[in-house]
Amino acid sequence: MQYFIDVIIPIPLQKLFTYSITASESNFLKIGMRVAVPFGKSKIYTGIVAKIHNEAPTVYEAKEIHQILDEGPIVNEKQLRLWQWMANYYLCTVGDVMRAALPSAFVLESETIITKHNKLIDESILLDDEFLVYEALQHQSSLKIHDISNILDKKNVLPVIKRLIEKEAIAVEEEVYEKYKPKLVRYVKLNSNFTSESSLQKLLEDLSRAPKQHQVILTLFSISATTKKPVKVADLSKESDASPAIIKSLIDKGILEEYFIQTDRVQYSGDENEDSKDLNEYQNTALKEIKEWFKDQSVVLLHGVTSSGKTEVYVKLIEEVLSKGSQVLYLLPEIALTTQLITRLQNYFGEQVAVFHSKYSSHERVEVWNNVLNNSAKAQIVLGARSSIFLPFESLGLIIVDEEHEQSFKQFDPAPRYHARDTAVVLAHIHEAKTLLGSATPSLESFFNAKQNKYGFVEITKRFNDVLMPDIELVDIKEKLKKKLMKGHFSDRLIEEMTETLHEGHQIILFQNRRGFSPIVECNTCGHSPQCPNCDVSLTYHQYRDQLRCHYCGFAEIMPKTCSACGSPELDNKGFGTEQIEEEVKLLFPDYKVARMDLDTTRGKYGYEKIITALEQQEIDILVGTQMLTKGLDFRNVKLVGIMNADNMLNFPDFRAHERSFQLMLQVSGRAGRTEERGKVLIQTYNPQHNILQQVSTNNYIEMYNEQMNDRYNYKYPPVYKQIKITLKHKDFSRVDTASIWYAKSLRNVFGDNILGPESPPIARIRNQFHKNILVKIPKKQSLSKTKEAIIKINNSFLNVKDFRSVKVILNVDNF
DNA sequence: AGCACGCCGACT
DNA sequence: GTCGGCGTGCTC
Repeated sequence: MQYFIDVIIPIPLQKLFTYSITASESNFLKIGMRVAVPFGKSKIYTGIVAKIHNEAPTVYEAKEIHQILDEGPIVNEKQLRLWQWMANYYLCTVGDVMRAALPSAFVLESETIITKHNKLIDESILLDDEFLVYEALQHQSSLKIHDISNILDKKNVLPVIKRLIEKEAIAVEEEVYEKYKPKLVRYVKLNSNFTSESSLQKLLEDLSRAPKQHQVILTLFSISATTKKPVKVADLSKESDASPAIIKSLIDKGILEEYFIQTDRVQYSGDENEDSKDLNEYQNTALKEIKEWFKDQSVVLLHGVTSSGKTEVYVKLIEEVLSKGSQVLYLLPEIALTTQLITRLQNYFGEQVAVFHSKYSSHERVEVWNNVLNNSAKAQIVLGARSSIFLPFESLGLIIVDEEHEQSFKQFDPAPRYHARDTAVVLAHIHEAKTLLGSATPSLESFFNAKQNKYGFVEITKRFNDVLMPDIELVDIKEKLKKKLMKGHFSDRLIEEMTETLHEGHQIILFQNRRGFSPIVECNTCGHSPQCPNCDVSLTYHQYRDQLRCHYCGFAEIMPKTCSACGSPELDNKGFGTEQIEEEVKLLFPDYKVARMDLDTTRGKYGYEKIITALEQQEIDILVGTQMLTKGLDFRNVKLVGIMNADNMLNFPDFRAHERSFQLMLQVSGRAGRTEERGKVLIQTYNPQHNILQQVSTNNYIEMYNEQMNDRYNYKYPPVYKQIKITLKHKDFSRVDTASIWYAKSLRNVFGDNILGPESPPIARIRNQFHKNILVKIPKKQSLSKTKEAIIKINNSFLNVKDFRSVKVILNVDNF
């Protein structure tokens, strides 16, 4: 009997790969374990065992595996089912899903190691750079490809290596490294020879002439007596004030013994847990309704106005699920995963809360992964951003998706282009668990699902402590301009309110949906504005470094003194961004502290936290910022929120622009007046009659919903129709152009009028690649799986056309 | 996706 | 004359 395994490899290839294994390996291996397998001529990849069987492949001979990497599965069967679902639904390969799912430390790749051949060769046959490598190997036993690039100072070193192998000067081998190393902490204890009373007595006498060492031993006793725990070398050294050398000499003498204990990098160091808060009347009703719905619905949408205390309701539900012994996943947009919320949950659930997000190092992620895998007490509740849906849960009872409307739950760039909210619903289904979606401004699709009775629906309409919803006022800047009541970008109304708020000692948030100083620099003489050399966009001025920058590819150059087209020195700034608002505020209110929060000021690990803390501690009076401000932050003392310009978001060319603007403005408004006093929101706009602005000012979600849904019906947009976006990219415009016309035509043959495009997107070229978009609209009654099959078929025949092979195709399901 | 093999322009 | 550009094909 022969034994084989089918393996998932983290590369974008549709199929699994079959390798042969021995009988004993087949006994040991289980589905979900990692194996290192040879792939192609020289590479070694990490694969996940997906199937163990006895059917020998017929058309090729299976290679043997290289090595088994695990003692037991690191991925469970429920996860593999989810991976498969994602690959099917989001039109990508399981390999893509695997790449996204596993912490990178789990995915080992081989590295070529170069060593010298043991026989001597005639050095005169070597060329110059060959000799350099050979020479280097006389001093170092082994080199990596990277080292050789450095030695030769060029990137393509493979030909050199190849020639050296032919001349038998060197040998190469592939090596696999385990990237994850548990963190070890050094401990000491007294050597067991000295445990008896008499031997100890003698030891202390012997050491009486070495007072420092004597002191160390005494300290060791006192620490272990008080803590009754193993003693860390670091603690001992600190307490006894002894240098590491003194401790080392004690170890060398055999008086102390050192040992290592594996430790967690991610640790919770909190006090006793608090009891969860009692709910108010509205929260209680909501909780009851949610539970009622869960009896026969697996998904419930909770629509609770900003600061209605949704979190407390979640906490009660979590408590209940935990008491049944199930795990809980609490999903949040990355940006809302703040220390504030983490601390709050840890206060209730202490060590049981594990956090998982992108700022964690690969090692930290492995630790969270392992804790979840072992269903450890430390990971009963996982609080995380979208990628935490990939963790190896054994028995989920509840998934909470907070801020459900946030678009950052959708992954756009590397495949799988999944939506974490929708994937969470499927994951919950696999676990037979419940999903709770929460938001103050639900996405149209979730609200639509609730209306269609696919989801249960619960509402909280009152803010916590009965604080009133902020008073929202629209300011017509067109009129203010006419009457000359604008100072820069500030209307007289905004300045008035700001002055009053500051006098009362309250804080202000100003929202400007655009970073940089001014988006566009324009020449006053010829109208030319500097463009990015790699993308079809105008460059944005950033005063902070006096630079022009491209927000698409990261290109940057020093702000020119004169126009590059006509040489005129009159360069003007059009439009405005956060930087410019900050400048203007400083001039208008020189006595108050102003800070700015956007991508530029929150770079670095704690940049974000620093600003938040400063605001909380009232070191900042006025905070100017972008979208970042909207996320679940609880600022007690903010009373006024100013939206500098509502129009630029409303006029965004996207069918969801209105929905998004509504959500964004209500979320920002929600930052105002979260405690006793009623907050005030001023929205500056050229078009105060705009329906969305009216709906924002009256906080009328239903009206917004009905009106937007009307458009969605009329123009066949989601959630009424499903949508798949196909993007083609190539550096040569005419190539993408013909390719996209071909692609769209093939699609039209099958789907007729439900194909839109090909169209060039507003920014037709990014990083020197020209883009073309094709949209597939899918009516609800049309089978989704049949549609996808047809698309895959067309895609395959597309890839078989020689001229099109170099065109990159991106399939994006639910591209919103 | 990587990587090897294979065929045409700008440099020692 | 070579180095190195990227088109093409393959990976158990």
